[in-house]
Amino acid sequence: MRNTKQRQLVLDIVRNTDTHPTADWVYEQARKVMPNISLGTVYRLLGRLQEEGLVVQLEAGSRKSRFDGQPGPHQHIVCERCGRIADVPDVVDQAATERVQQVTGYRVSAHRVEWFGLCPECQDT
Amino acid sequence: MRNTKQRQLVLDIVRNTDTHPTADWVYEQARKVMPNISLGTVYRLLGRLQEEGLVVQLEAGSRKSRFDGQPGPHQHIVCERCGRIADVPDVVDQAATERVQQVTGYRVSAHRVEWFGLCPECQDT
DNA sequence: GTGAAAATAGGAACGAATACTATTCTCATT
DNA sequence: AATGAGAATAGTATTCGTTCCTATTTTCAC
Repeated sequence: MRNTKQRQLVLDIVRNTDTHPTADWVYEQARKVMPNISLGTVYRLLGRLQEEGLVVQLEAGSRKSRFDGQPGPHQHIVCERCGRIADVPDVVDQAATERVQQVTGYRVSAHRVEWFGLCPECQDT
Repeated sequence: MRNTKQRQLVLDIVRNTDTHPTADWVYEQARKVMPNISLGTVYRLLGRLQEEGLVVQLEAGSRKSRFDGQPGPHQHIVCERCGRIADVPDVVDQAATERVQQVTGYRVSAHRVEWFGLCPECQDT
């Protein structure tokens, strides 16, 4: 990977904020310094930086929503190879919730846990 | 809310599967029974059913990815009013991970916890 | 400096989801 | 059972985040 001005700039922007920015926010910031950087470049760089572990992409899953007709307090695990989703019991208890409220100052109303791994069938292949 | 044929059908489909389907999968299934049901109707009904608590929508968050330039093992909490994201320590430990592997048969490689609530500022207003 | 490979800018394309609107359907009331 | 008001739908257009494409520019090993 080559060390371009654009790459430096994007990495700089994303490292010097704690606002967990969106791609287009990064793009806006970048344009203040380099007015004709392209949005595609920002996306490509963010993806590349993520592969290198310098950046973490949140909500990176597929963009399609999925629906569960059996509501109730359970969580999910997604197979990283075939995409199969299974139900998982909730491992987050009241004590954990209170700890999070203490640390963040947020008033917690819900949580969601997603697990990732290989489903039994994909482990065999 | 009126009890339309389309509503019955969509609820039926989503309740009689455990595959956590996408909206367009539900749409395909629905068309087998009612060939000119519209995709917009499926989306609207799924949204409505979710509001009523009959269906849970996974990955419902905003469609925009967000990026974190300080990678490392931490999780996030999102303010439900203003969207502000803050970091949260990980409450999932090794024992929980092993429990999930036992129950599901998946080999777990990662997990993500998202918390939702009100940030300190939004609690005051 | 030179050249080949990699990266970029700009714009087109894609796809999931939503918005719009004329028409149809539901259901409380009679 | 008939009526009518308003809620829901079908079909289509549109939005918007993201990815793809390609001619041009830039980087860097030599």
